[in-house]
Amino acid sequence: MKNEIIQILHKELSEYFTLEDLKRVLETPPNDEMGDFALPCFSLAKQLRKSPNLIAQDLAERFKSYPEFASLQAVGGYLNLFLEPEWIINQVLDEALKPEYGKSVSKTKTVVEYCSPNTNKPLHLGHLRNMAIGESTARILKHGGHSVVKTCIFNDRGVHICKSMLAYQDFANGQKPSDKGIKSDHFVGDYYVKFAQQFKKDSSYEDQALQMLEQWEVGNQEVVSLWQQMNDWAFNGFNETFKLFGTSFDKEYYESKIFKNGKEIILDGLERGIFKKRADGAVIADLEKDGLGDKVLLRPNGTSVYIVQDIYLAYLKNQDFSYDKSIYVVGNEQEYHFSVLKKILQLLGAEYADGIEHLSYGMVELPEGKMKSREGTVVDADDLILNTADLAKEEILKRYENMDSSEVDKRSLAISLAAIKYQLLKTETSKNMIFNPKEAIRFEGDTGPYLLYSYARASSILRKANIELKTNPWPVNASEMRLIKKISKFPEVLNDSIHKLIPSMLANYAYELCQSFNHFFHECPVLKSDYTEQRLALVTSFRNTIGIVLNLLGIDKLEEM
RNA sequence: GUCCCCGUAGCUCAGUUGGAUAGAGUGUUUGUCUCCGGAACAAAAGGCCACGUGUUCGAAUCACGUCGGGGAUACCA
Repeated sequence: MKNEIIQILHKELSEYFTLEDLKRVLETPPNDEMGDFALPCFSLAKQLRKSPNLIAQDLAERFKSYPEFASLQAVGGYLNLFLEPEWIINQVLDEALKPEYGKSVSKTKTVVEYCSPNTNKPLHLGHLRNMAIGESTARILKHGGHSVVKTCIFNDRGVHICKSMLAYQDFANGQKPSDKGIKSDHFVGDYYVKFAQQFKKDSSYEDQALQMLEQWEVGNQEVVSLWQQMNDWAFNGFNETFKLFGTSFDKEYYESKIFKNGKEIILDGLERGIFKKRADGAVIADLEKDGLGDKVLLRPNGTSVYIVQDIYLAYLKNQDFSYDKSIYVVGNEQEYHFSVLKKILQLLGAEYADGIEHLSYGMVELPEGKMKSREGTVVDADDLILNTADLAKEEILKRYENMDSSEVDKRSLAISLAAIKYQLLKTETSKNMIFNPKEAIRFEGDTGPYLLYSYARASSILRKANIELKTNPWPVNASEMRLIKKISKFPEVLNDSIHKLIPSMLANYAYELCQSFNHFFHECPVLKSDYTEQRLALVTSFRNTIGIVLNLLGIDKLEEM
């Protein structure tokens, strides 16, 4: 709807504003008494040597004959536009009934990498925020017309894995996850904890892990098969969690398969004079003028450091998908790493380097501080989801004592995931957040379950109605108008969310949309009304819109809850 | 030491390229149910937008400084 208004304004105001200008300056006033849109006229004051309010008055004159506007007012230097309600209804309702509402077209090919766990311990709360953001970002971009490939790099080798392996070898007596009846990635993680305990008693234990890594690297049969075994367990466990959470990858990469690659890219860069050889033989990238300092790429002994693998992976992903954009969903503590990565690829002249973007999200902390695995304060992903589902179950049983247990399970899991995902998505993506488990399992107010509830309420009305919809305008009241306008904002919000790569914007919109709906629901009878057909159309538009938004957030809907 | 991010109501957070009277949820107090789902709606109370100085028609938003919190600064991955 905003676009249409901009087009109309531009017809008369092209001497002052380009379409781009209007897009930037046209705003939504803080409250309804000030109109539907407002054009600030301050910037024209100097140019026209008139007071902003006089300018606004003059501009208002030009639109008097336009049927789209009910009235125009000049207030405090703003030109306030009051749209004709009928026109608004016509603009919004039909559009919002379409399954593809808000969709746009784009030729962009985008790779989204996220999650990327180590295989030595199970997924935790931090991974959940990562996955919520990654999955949601992928879906949002898809709705924006991108063709999206979701990828994950598994850090399946290194000392950390050897630590779990070592402790397993020394303490497990050949036990398997099935023997102990625990989820296989948790089983692996338990030996990582065991390692830490042993390390406390015996500081040489770390050296033993390093020796094991050396054995792995030379292909010691016994070590490699132990590694294989433990990784299988880890991956099986991860896959269960991915399924439970509702995410999946189109392409998986494994560090163990690529960690030796990339050296030739560096040597080639050295030959081309892009990198330098230091006196001790190390190859370095001089990023001093970019404020990033010297970055070592190859050690004096010729072995490569971690970032070389990432350089190679960027190259490999481009080989595989020839992407326009490559988004890395990784915590903000790695901002330096990704600045360096992008810069080095640019220096190398890689045409795909400019498309690299670090979607940096904030750390998740607990009310008592950072999660620390050593202190056992890590919130496990599976536990959180299942415990929250148990609480949801209680809530359901309060309302429906005799519900079939498989239905209870289905609903309680959906509610749990909605609660967790929304909680993790609604905080501004780049900001650190405090996750209070007690608050995440709250089902009232600004929460995921509130969104589900609103959707289910709308569905409930529609189930009861056997009347055709009509989208022709009717005399709407304030709460209907508020809902219609809120629905109309979806394309703008989505667009913003795509361009700024901030999924939290959409999460916040979802809540506001549901607030407007619940207000409407309370104020306006639908089935017993003179405007039943029209109100049904409005409810359907809402349901369709929030349905799309929930899907973009990666939240599964419930028709009843 | 240097660099980056953050600081908004008791608590958790919106407020994005500077706009009108700074908004939600929660908690506290109170109201709404003969009516489509009360996991709802409405109201009261709660603010030196960390502090200071600037920039300008206009600052929570931009600049500089101070204080407080977090992170990065590995030839670890």
